[in-house]
Amino acid sequence: MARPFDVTAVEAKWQARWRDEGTYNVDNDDPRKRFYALCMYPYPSGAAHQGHVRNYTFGDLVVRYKTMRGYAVLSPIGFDSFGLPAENAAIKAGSHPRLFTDARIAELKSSLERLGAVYDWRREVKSHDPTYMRYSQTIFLAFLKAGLAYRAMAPVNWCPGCATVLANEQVLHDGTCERSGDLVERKNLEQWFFRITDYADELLRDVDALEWPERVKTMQRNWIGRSEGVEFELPLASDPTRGLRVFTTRPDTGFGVTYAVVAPEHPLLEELTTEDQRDAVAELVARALGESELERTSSDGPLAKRGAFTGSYVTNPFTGQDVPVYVADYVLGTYGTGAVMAVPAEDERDFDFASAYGLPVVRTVAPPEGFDGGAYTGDGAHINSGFLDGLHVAAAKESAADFLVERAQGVRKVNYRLRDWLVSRQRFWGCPIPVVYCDVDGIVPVPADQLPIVAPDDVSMDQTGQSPLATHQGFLLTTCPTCGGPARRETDTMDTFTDSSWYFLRMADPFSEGVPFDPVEAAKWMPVDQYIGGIEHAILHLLYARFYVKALIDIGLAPGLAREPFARLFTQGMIRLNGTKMSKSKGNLIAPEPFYDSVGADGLRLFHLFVGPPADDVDWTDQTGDVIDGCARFIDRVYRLCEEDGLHLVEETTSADVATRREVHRTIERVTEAMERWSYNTAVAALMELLNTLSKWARDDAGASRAVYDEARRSMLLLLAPMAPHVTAELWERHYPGEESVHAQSWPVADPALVAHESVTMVVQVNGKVRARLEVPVDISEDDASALALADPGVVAAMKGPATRVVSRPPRLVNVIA
RNA sequence: GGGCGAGUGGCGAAAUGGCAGACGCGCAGGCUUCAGGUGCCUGUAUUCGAAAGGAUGUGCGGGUUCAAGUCCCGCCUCGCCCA
Repeated sequence: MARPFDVTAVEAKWQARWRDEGTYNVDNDDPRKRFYALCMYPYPSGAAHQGHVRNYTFGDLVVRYKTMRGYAVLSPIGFDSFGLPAENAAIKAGSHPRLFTDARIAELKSSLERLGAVYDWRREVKSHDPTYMRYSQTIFLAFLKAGLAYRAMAPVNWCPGCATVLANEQVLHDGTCERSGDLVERKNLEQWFFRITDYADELLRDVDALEWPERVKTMQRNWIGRSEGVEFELPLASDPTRGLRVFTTRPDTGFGVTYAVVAPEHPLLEELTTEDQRDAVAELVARALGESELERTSSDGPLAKRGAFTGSYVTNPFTGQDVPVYVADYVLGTYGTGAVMAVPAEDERDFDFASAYGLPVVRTVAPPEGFDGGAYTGDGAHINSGFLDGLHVAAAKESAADFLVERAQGVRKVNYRLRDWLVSRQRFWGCPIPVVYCDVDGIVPVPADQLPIVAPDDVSMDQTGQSPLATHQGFLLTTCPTCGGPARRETDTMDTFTDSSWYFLRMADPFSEGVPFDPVEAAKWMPVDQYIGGIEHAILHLLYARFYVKALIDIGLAPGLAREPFARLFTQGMIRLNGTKMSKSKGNLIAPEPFYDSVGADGLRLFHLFVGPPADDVDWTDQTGDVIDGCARFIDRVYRLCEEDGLHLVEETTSADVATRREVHRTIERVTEAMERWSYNTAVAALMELLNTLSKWARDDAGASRAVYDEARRSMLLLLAPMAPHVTAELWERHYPGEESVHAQSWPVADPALVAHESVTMVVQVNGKVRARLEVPVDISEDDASALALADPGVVAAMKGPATRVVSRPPRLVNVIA
């Protein structure tokens, strides 16, 4: 494409100026009203791809727009620079992950800078920076001191491919690792946990007030998974003084309990298993313990293979009857009490299990007429339920719960699906957990003056299935800070989600030393006013960050901070390539650099803004290149118009010029409104319409008023500035050299008098079909509109008789019913 | 299986219950040009019609309303999340 200006040179010029002048540096004491705009800091896997471009284009637009609206905008950036890909790449290349990571960060920085995205680079946070690590470890030790971090033996998800433990959240539906795709195994290991379940209730409650996409809020709620119910005892038939504790959310169905099920890990299982059932139970337990949690809770597969009778019985406290106890893999030892009552008539999985094992089904809720399914889980009147008969579910739950509290050692209880956060990783490229193990003093925190604990450089990154830290004598062997005796260092590192759980706090105050951040300084910006990122972080990152902030406040590290870190969240759509999800592993990422070189960053930015609603996915197809060219063409047309290329400008003003002024002010209004509601695609469209109008008007032989043209040019450049920052800065400087940069100008304000229409086209419908269009004054009355409509010959012709009704909605429409 | 979201021209899309398809891509034509490209301008849902004009049209089937892409009910397909 032949461009009317040297795009590459212009973009480089302005990028250098923004960088060298620190144009978007902002001080914590800036007197303007504050706005904290933040894009999720990227994982530096390499040069940027279109997903980054999209994310950071939206972020940069917000930063520039809010700045023009008069805010002091905090716009920091950083890199989530610990993690497996760097470690795996280093293993492959035989180098150190830091070398790989630093190189990737340099590439990504260059990509962001060439996009024209502006940041306060003094606030850059990198997870693997020793300064940041120091405070990550400070926070860990504060959690440890407060009892929020603890060590426990736990059945964990072990990925053989990654040679590490995974969080539940990192295991996919099919029981494979989200990273490597290997089948995840179950192992019992001693691990570090954060007590996020202490915050389950608050994390759930506070979701309500967030200005987040409703579906992200729903995902958070579902993940936390609160359920109210009763925990009570089923007395052992062999010894009624003892019992099997179970949790249920449906105490009302108690009369329908025809068996009970315990988890393979249940402590009473050994005792419950009778001699003749021992082999069958042992076989099931052995198999279940080797399966991942997701395999176990999956509803796939024949249920007949997934349970075994223990040989023992418990007594149903409602009916007094003895019912058999089974063991089944789908009951988890870690949820509730590890044992459940089974109600096949009102629970689908219980029904399937009962069918497979020939267990009786007793309905306790009357299904609606014609119901022919198995389990009925809906509402209805209770039957076969003694004192509960006739009650509907909600009332029956209350009565049944009261009964269990009085008669079966019952306790009303709230259970959560959310489990404590497993933070240990047996990997090298992460932040080391700062404790040592001493034979005398046990677990000893590393003293603050010895932080940060940084992994050594002289490690061999060969793939032994073990972290190199575990065999590095210089790292491993140390002395106990308490007794001075020999001690071993912890060799596990922290989950990288710990790094991303507080980086936004350090960015708000990267200047304080000795503390992760000064709460007074951080509070000047927090909470983040606009957080922008991908929907893929809807659960984990956001939940963990919310937990961190609440915990930091409670343990005294962040007094005065808002308890929620992200006031508003926007999740942008994904980029797909011909319908499939883009990912590095598929090798189908599209780099921005060729587009920077051809159409320029402004063209590519405009494409991402214009292609569709920001929240929607973008399918990158064969036609995409043409659309990007179209966006560059728009920029060129703007350029030519601003350069007065082929224009007929005159000094006098005519009515055509006034109409153009009105168009300019209406565009200001439309673009402003679109910016506020994240409708960037229509904001660009409005500017394209304005350009079309101006182009015809200013090139018409009749001549266009220079004064009106100048106002139009200024307005157009201001409105376009957050979208295409380079070309607008260049044109502004060329035509208004004495003035401050376009980006330092105030956002234009539409004159209401010019926005208002004097007359509009009124549509006249007959029986809902358009039969006439009339120009009418905007303030026409209902009666005048009706009269005008009924006087129109076209309308009369379309009416087959007298009007039976006239609906008058001036000034836009009259509908005549005839 | 449950929850949420989406389905509109050849394509990306737009539309406080009030003219469906703004804007762009593509395509067609005109002007400019030796020519190609660029640029500028015009047209472009389907269908009947030479035209004027008419009819139809927002996944499918019902409903509410003077009026439905938009609201309600049922269904189909796709996507995401949870099982």
